Amino acid sequence: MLKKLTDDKQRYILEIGISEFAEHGVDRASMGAIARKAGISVGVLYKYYADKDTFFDACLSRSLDELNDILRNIEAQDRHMISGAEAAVRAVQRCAREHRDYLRMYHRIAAQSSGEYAKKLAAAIEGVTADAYARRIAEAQAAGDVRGDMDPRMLAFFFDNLLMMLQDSYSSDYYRERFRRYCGEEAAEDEDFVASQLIRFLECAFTFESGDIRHKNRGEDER
Amino acid sequence: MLKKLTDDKQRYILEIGISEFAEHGVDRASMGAIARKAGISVGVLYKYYADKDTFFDACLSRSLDELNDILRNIEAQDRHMISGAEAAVRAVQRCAREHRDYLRMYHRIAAQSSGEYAKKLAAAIEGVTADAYARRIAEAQAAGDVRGDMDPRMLAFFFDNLLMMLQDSYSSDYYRERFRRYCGEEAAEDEDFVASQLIRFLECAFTFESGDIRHKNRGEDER
Amino acid sequence: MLKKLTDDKQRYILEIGISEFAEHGVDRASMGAIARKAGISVGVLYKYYADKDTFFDACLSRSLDELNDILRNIEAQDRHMISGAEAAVRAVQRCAREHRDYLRMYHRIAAQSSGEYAKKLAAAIEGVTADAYARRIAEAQAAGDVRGDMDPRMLAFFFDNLLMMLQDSYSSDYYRERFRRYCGEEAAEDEDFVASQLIRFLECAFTFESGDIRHKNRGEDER
Amino acid sequence: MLKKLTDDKQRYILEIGISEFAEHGVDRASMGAIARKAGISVGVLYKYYADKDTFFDACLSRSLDELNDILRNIEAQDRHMISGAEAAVRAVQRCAREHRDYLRMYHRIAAQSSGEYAKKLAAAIEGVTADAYARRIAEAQAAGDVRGDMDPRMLAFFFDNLLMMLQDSYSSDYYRERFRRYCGEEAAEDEDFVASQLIRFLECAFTFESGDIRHKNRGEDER
DNA sequence: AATGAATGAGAATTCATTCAT
DNA sequence: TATGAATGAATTCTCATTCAT
Repeated sequence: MLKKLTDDKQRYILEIGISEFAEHGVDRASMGAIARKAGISVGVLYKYYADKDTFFDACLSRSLDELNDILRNIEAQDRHMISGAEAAVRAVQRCAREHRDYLRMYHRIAAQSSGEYAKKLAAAIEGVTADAYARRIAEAQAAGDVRGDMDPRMLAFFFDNLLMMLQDSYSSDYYRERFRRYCGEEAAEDEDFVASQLIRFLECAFTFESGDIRHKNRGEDER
Repeated sequence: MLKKLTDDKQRYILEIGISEFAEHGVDRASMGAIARKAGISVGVLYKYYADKDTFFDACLSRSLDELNDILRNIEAQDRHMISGAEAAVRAVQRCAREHRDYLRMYHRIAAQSSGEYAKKLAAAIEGVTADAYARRIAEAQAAGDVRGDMDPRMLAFFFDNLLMMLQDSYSSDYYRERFRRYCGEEAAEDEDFVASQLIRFLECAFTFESGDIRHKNRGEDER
Repeated sequence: MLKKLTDDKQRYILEIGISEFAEHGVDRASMGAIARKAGISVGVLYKYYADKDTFFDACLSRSLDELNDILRNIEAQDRHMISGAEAAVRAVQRCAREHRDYLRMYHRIAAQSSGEYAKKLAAAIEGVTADAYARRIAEAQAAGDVRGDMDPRMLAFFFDNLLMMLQDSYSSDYYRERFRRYCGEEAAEDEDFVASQLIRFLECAFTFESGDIRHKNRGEDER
Repeated sequence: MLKKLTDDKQRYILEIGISEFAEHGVDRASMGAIARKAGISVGVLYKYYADKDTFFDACLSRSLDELNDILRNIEAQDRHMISGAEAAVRAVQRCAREHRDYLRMYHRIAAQSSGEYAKKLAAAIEGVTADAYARRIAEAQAAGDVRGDMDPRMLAFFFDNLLMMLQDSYSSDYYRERFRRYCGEEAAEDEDFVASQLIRFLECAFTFESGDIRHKNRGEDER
């Protein structure tokens, strides 16, 4: 019972931590402020976590765990490449709605970290996804669902890049504003529209080969 | 002449500031260190700039000016859409090589800033580009060079998103590592390869329409 | 029986306290660590002792009681002055071997305490010994065993000073190192050697009178 | 001029530091309190000294420098062993009067330090003295001024031990009280008396050999 | 105008002590 | 009665900013 309470409290403290780190970045977030907002004393924070870094790592872990749970659901759905992509886009949108802080925090940290720490972090966060994407794309290429004239890893990279930017465009203040300026306020708010546009972009990028362009041009010339 | 001297000094101070902010982030960069590295006293720094934030803004402005100069050169080349895109990709790669600090700083700041400041910043930075891209794409659509079934602004957005991520993948420690994990170390180092892959991705995404997919599939079926 | 159990526990807690205070000094020793090492909760510590200082006093008292037990054994042996001194030197050496923590603690505290507290402490610790020594020396003077040209209390003082320093030289890290630098490592390790040298030093200091020096010099001149 | 000011201020700050460390010990002395008492801000303290330890080391160094200056004067006087000892005793008394804080600090630190640090400290502080004493005593032994039946280093050790205790008896609160309890309040206040008594003690301890005791006893028997 | 020493608010972290369970 | 989680005052240290020289 005590354990349960502590678990809930821990979860809550992490929640507050994530929100503070997401809001102010690691450096400007203050342990004192986090404790205050969580309704506890600093002492408790330091009883659970050795220092600010450790606490931050815990927040990051929680963040990533939650994100992974969400992503695992998409991965599981072993559908056609394009419909899989659509599911991913929708997942990003939902995630941005429901877990904005996780994404903001993730983005902040990715931008902030440097040196060896950045490498470690990237390994921890991106390690699995990259391979999974590439493998899936290679299978789709073999099945003829996806263009065969590109490196599957590069395809995976560009695909994930577009998802990342969508994520940031929903979660980070700066990228959200940029999003609006590019697409217009109403368009940016219209998740269905954005999703369908991105899918259109992706499906052509994934389906056609560069060689097809000649055929198309020739065909058009013949018109 | 005195003015000139001061101008040079200002430029130099900003250069140092940019490099420090890029290296350590706004919070961890220290005014004292910047002054020392610039060979001036903190007093001078505070004579020119009211406070750290003001100085940072100045550094950012300088950074953006430089970037804009570079980008203007690409814009100017009013070529075909795809070859324009190729030039842009190449420009990003060159820029990452020659002005890594500007890009790192830009990225850091974009990720870090929040609230009204983020909006102001995005307005200042992305304001022009977004419209220019969209206009150009609309023209290309009218000319039949670019698919007509997508919102030109969304196309511009996705296009710039891919460029941004490429930029970060070259300049930020975290994204560089992610880049390598996705594409492999050798591929990531091979600028020509990366550029050609991205162009392939883009040209199909820009050229074909979603409706073409049916034709393609039917055509393949008939084969 | 319950009382007995508690007594044992108290004794054990004090033992731990003494060892921690001796090891880290009053300030750096932590109540939490003491409780943990004693296998009890801090609550119990604070049930028995009002605060850290009170607990420390209790540790000190126990320490002194133990030391007094040891010293009483020597006192009891009412032998000749010099052989009594030898017994004392040997007792110090044995005590340093077997009860290093008591001595370290005693030394630390003596050096650390200040003001009224220091006075109270000195009264508690040295009160009896000083008088006992002086009385004994006065008796020995009356019996002609000890030089008569010095104040018995000063003699007692110098004698105890030498014992104190020997104690510290065996128990305190600093004084141990000083000991080695003065005497050499092997000499410092050789308890028999040290004891015999100190006894030689003491027996002359206690036996001869300053007036004897003239005689000695005259005698030597005549040689 | 600015430099001069700073030197004076530095000296003053160290003086305050020494007094605080002497009063409260390293751990309980607070950098904030030291700054306040010195009439400066903590920032200044940390501009001059990297951290508390560094500042403490500086205080200790100053302390030792001053003490060494005083001791050097005695050393220089290349007189007879006993008169040299008398000078040393007098120097200790004067030093205790004029530089009580230095001695208190020295004593505190010696008692407090432990492990490798204690060794380093002992090396720094006692290193020279020990050898110098021993050498001088060996010379005096060769000249026949000092008993030949003892190890010169042990003689030096016991001699310095007596000086140390005298020092502490004048400077440390605890040892001062102990001093009074042993010798009586008036005697303890009477520097001349104490000095003469200690010299009497020392001159016999240094002059006679243990073998002389038999002669003395035989001579007394014959009386 | 330039300097850089000084200021002091603010952040991380520790630990004696309390008190609800 | 025992527990040990929670408290929060105190401490070290940093650095943006000011201002006397």
